[in-house]
Amino acid sequence: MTAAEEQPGSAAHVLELVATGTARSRADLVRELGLAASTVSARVQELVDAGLLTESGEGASRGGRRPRLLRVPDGGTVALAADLGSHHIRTGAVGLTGTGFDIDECALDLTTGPEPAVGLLAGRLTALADRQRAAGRTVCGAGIGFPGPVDPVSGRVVAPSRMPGWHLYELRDRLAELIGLPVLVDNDANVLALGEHRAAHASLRHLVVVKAGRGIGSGVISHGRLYRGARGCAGDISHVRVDAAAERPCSCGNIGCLESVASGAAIAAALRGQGIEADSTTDILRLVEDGEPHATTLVRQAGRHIGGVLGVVVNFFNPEAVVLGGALAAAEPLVAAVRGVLYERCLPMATSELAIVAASCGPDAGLLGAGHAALRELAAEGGLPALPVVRT
Amino acid sequence: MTAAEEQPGSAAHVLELVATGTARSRADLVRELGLAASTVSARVQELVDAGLLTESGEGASRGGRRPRLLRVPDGGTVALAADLGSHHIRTGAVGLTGTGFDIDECALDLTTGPEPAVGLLAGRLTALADRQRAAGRTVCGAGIGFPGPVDPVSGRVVAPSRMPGWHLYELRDRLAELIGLPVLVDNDANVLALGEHRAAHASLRHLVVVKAGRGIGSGVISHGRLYRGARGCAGDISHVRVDAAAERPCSCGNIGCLESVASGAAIAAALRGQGIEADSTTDILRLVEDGEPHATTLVRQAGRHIGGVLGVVVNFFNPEAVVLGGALAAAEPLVAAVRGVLYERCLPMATSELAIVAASCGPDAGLLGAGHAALRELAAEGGLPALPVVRT
DNA sequence: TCTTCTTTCTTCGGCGATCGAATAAAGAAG
DNA sequence: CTTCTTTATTCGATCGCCGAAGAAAGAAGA
Repeated sequence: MTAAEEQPGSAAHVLELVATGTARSRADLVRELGLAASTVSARVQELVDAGLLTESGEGASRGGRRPRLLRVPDGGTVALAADLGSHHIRTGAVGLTGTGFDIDECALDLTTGPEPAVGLLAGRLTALADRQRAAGRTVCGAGIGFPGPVDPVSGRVVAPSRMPGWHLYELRDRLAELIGLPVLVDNDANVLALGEHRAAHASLRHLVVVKAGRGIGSGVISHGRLYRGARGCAGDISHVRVDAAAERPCSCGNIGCLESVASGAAIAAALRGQGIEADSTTDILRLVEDGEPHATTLVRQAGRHIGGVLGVVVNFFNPEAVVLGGALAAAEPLVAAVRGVLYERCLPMATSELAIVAASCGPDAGLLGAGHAALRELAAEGGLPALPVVRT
Repeated sequence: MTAAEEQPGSAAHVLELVATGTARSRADLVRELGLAASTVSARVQELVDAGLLTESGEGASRGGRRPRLLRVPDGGTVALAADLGSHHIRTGAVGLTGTGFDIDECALDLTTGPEPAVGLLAGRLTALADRQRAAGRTVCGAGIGFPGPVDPVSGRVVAPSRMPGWHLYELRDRLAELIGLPVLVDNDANVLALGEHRAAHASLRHLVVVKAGRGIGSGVISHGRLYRGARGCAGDISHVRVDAAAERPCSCGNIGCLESVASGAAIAAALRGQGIEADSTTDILRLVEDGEPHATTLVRQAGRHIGGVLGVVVNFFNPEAVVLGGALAAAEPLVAAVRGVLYERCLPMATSELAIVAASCGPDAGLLGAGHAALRELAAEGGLPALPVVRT
């Protein structure tokens, strides 16, 4: 059962079930949705007529008539997607089945201000859109994950740390103007959470997805939906005070933040302070894999600090799973340290059935999430009928 | 607009709007619910026929025909309610308008095990029910707030600390059997959150309600509904590790928990250690009001520790309000300390519109919440038609 | 081979919730 | 004394969904 919190039987819900493989025939849908067979048949017929669903042969009999298999045609609609990091961007197209096409990464320094970055991003997205259209696909919009706070209503960047010039930048509207498509912008941890939830944990209703990379963020799924909080900044664990960070100043202007001891940026800085060359999270990962002791220690300690904060979160929020994503989650010591601290500190009731796992989609998770979000929210404008906008 | 997350137009939703004064006439309901006037009229008629709603005269004209005012009759249905503390119980009846009747408190030591306590509770509730029936009211069930973890599905107590003999006790079913009415049991912080949300913050969707008394707990409202988490233990902030608690052992078996330095029990113990007589939270409050310096310092420090944990919660959950309830919330220094720490440590974005307030219903908040919850969940069985069970 | 049962899917009539237009009631404003 | 506004009801019409009946197609046993 998918945890999508839509009306059961909505077009989006049916597509979701078929796309994820949860349901392969009308009979499956009847079981999953709990609706009458007649209703499901009617709904499926609509979707087939609209070209959003196709029948593809028959499946194996289970003792009776063979089911007529349903498929989401991959050649149909896609959304462009971009996962922005502070020093690179990853772009690609995402289809209704959740598959990514034409995924590509390039260096891009967001810290030099919005205009040049957005220009380059728009260029890449436009080229990508052209290639997708040439392949016969319809492009319905673009979803962007941005490494800083975003107001999801206005699509503006709000007070990002370490990225001067971006405050209140109208990223969504500016980009939409440049590429001529509807655009959805959200925080990178939020799109990561959406992606992981859809791809690997669709049946879970309460989920915390941590993005540990150059910075630290988290996205929250509550009641099966992205939880944003009152002002849209829910999931921030980066600027929580940690004793180990003591008086250390943070980019946010406060002192003692988790980010100042446990982020990729902080680890790299600490390594450089010990005379070890390290700049990006990739460098850190390489050092850990090479068994460099300082790097391993720092990463493990970062995991402990993150675990300490997550301990509060797990007790308070009592999620079904904590998913560790972002570049640093590829480092085993970090994952192990988080696990250890959580099991040690949290209530048995909160951890007894808690899954603590690394993200399953690897580096593409955020990208796929951004595309997925765009497909859902923008499909209506782009030609899909009756895909309701999922609101939080 | 109420944040009740029901189907718009459900019987419960209509009652809620009228009971809270949000809507006073059919026309108001049309505006609030966004339904067609004909639909609202029909729904209201049903409720009037069922005796759940009455017409009471006409209101002032706003330039046209005068509205026919609607009222929730207080003489109608009530739920019994009990707010259990570890050393006392508070009982009363709660009407559909949210008013409490016949509220009373008496000493009762839960730590001596379930059977005697439940016997006494059942006796008081039965007497209460008789008095309510004598007053012409219908009693539809009882709602109980219990000071420990409760499995809301089975109505069983789960692993409460400091209360031997209660583990897996079938509190709901046992009590239902004794008083002959349907019973709802939930954690005390949860019912407190429900009560405060309904009485004072009905328009807010994301809310954290802290109960600081002999122990520390919190109830979470997310998307306008009580949030329980995966295993039903969401909102636990009591057993979060706090550095100031160092190696101090906690009743949960772990060390360094918030509870061991910031709970009423811990403060009282510390005072006794300084030769000051203090046993209950009432004693502590009295000492603080008398200006006893040690007590004031301890309470203020408890507030700081609670604030430290809430800082993580506020950044992560980004609620619209933090409500401080429980006996200790009546101590100004505690509220002030929490405020100070939150404003100092949290993201500006998370605190700029955050309300940090003491509970508005005082000592009755939990009781009213328990009654409210019971009315909603049990009304169907007790004669109210179509009051849907609100699930989390 | 010939039933009988299972599974899958469609057709069709009907129910219930809701809507919208028309109407009525009652007062405000000119 | 007419016209407009607000409030409330009545009455078809519509829409989504359900459930019964049946059709299609195969499995399994006699």
